[in-house]
Amino acid sequence: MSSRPASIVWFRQDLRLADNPALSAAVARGGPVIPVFIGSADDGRMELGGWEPGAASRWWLHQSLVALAEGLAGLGSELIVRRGASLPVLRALIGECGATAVFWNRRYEPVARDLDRAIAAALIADGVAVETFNAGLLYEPDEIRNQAGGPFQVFSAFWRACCKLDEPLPPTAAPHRLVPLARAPSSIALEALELEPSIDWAGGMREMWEPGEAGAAKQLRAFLDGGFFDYPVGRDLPDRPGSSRLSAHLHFGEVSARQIWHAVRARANRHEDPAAEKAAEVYLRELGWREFAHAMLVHFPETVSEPLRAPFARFPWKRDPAALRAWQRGLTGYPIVDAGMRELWATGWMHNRVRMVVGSFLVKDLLIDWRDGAAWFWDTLVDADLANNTLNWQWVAGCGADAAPYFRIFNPVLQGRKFDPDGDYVRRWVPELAALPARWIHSPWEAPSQVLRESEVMLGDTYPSPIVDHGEARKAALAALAETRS
DNA sequence: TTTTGAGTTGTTCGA
DNA sequence: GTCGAACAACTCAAA
Repeated sequence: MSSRPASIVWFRQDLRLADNPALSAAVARGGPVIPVFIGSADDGRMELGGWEPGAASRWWLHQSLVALAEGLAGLGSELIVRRGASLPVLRALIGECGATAVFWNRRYEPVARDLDRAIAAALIADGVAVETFNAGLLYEPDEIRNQAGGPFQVFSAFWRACCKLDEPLPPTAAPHRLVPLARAPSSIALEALELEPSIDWAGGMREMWEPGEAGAAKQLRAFLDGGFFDYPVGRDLPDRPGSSRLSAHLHFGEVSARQIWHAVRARANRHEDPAAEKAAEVYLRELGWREFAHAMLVHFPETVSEPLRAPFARFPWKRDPAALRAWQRGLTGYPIVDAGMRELWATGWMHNRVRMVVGSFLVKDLLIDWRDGAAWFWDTLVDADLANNTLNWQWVAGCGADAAPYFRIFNPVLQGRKFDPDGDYVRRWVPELAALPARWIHSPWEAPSQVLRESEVMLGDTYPSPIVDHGEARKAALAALAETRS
């Protein structure tokens, strides 16, 4: 048995063994390694300021922790699961194990950052070594500054600055073995964290996803070996598997942005094909948006609840619980919107193109506050991520980081026709419209009554009539904007 | 300091 | 159906 002191690795959003700097640092010390996951307290106390994972994310987290525990078992170790406020749990564990160091990978949510800083200070005051690492991002938010030394608020300039830096470090391999403690500290069962729903509504998710490091690696391979060359076009077509579908794996750190970055570069470099280079560039730019969202969250922490553009604080949002509910349930009468909302409900995920369409519809057509949309996504998305959710909802609401000088209002019919031209996406998620010909599927209210009859569609009965007129709603949104600016 | 160039993802209108 | 122009005209970043 090793005489070197034990080290604790505190897992949070880095649920992987490979390319995990906190884990590597603990292994490098040579002593026993104690991997721990701490679930939130069962007395309702919210350490993360109300941004604890939502229902869909909790389902994913449970599966991912199961996978992590299996992976650790394969290295001769055991995942210690505890519950409660993080600092007292860590202190207790340190006492039980005689650990002299705690390692973790950094988080970027404002409340989590404050918490981590306070915990680090307290442990250091206890005489425990603490070291934290960047495991989640290609670049630390503080690394990227404009010429004036401030944070970027425009994506393109931000990403140009990133691309001038050295490329991200190559990922490291998983350790071969972890030294266990002679007597393992006690652990509660994963089930005791009560992450899984009490009513089993997760069937659609089980079918669609394989949470965990192995599932993430599989998904990355499938993406790169599949239609990767077609990514610039295919990513916009919701009926096709043209996007990477790595968002939830990335959020929980089952794969790192660095690993993806290098895998994509290697894939593109294998070919002389300019299409491969183009696809890599377009996709890595999306990773760039993730970086940008995290940097914005760090530099503008109040944007989780307040608009980045101050005048929008007086935007005349409407309170309309019935309309909000129709949107949530996929009963707005606009097929592309309803398809997206139902895909979200069934699978915990929605295609990015459709996220923009449903977001624009909630905010611009229904004039409902973007924070209501963000809250719904937070609870229903398996990839719910505070940085991305905040940035994207503010973008779609027009109150965030978007350099366009005009107020974008998506037309749900045109978006449907353009990106789901055959209507197959709508047919999959809105089966009551399945028999409608492509010509009418995105605007059933325009279909001749005979077509509706033959398709067994009864508007207002088997499928709702549009809950708002888009043309009218557009005018109202522009009027509300004018009011805000005056 | 002032000026200039440029900015994820769009829509509508009229020919 | 398809095309190009007009829409509206704001901020940020860098020169």
